[in-house]
Amino acid sequence: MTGEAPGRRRDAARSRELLLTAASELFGERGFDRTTIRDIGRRAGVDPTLIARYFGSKTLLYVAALQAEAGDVAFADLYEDERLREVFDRADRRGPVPLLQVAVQPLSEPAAQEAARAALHTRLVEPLRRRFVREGADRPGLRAELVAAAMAGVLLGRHSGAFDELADADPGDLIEVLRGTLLSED
Amino acid sequence: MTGEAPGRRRDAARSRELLLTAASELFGERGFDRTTIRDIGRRAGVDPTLIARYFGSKTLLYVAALQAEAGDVAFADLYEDERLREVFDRADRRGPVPLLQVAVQPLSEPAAQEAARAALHTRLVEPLRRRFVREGADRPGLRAELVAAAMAGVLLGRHSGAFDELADADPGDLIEVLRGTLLSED
DNA sequence: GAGCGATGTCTTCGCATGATGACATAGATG
DNA sequence: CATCTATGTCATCATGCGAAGACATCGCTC
Repeated sequence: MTGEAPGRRRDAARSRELLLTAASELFGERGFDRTTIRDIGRRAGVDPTLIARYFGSKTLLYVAALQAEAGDVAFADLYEDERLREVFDRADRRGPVPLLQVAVQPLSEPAAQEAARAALHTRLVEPLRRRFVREGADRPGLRAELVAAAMAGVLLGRHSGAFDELADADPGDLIEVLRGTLLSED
Repeated sequence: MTGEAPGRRRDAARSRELLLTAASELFGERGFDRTTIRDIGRRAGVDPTLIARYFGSKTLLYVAALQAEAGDVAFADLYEDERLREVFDRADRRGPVPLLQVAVQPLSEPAAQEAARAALHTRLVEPLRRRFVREGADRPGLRAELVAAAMAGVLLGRHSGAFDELADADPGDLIEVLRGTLLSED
């Protein structure tokens, strides 16, 4: 039996994991383009050239990070207060996830763009659409995309540095205001 | 009297204007980082080194573009249907404006970030806040920022390539759906 | 029309990036 | 203990970027 201590000096699986985590954080914070492989390596405490070995390229690492967070954040159905709360709590702890960035700006790499688009639909748009269909709402697909885009705006806005009150607001307050005001009445 | 024909071979004011317009378009489409001064020069049909001469740097050109669009898009008060319609029509014609990008992602340049933040508040957040104050709503500042962030998400989402139906939707339909559904009921 | 400043063009610099391959060494295998 | 592969380190490349400066030429002023 070989030693499997987590602190082993050489451990491919561990290095891979550290890179993936660091990449997910940085892609979320700064977006794809402004994150360099050297940044990722530094945060992970791992040599950045290992990205090429374990993932192939920066773009493929991005795709891997996208898939890794698949089971991570549960957007599911935002119309249940608890789910919504979960989303905000998670965003507070993790910062903006890479997934949301693509809702708001196209990526330079077509491969990354398509992977992100697919993930966004599976995890955000599609659940919402199903809900609207269940309710018999008009244009459920459009509604779902609209809500997803708006939520992306709010979640990303909390970390953009452009909104002071939004950034500091308590998630509970935020949900209350969300429910009440957002373009609902006229 | 000197000739002031618009097609003069040498005309600093005209070159400046062409650069500013091209920059505004590209910053809106791709964001600050992914727009190069060479791209701007190409689209403007003007040598990119003139950016340094007329604006000082790429960053200062960004700030100038931000201020140039100040009187341009009239976000004003989104709760009047006509205003909202204007916003969408404008976004259709011009693509995402630089102003909205900052609502959703911090810029790398602090100077640009601060200028964009100020413009966003003057033109979007502050008018909304005043409306909420007038209505006697709770936490008017937070509400204003929330609505601004959500609108930024929707407007940018139309051009992100991530949402098909949202991108193709008729502005009229969009407004109708916006009024009706967005997180209003539960 | 001569002179000169404003305007435009071209080249180059220094730097950061993503990627690649050569090399070093840990640590399992026998 | 000797071998060999998986793992990690390092140097380097080509590319694209923002910026700066040298040079050319237009067109106003006198």
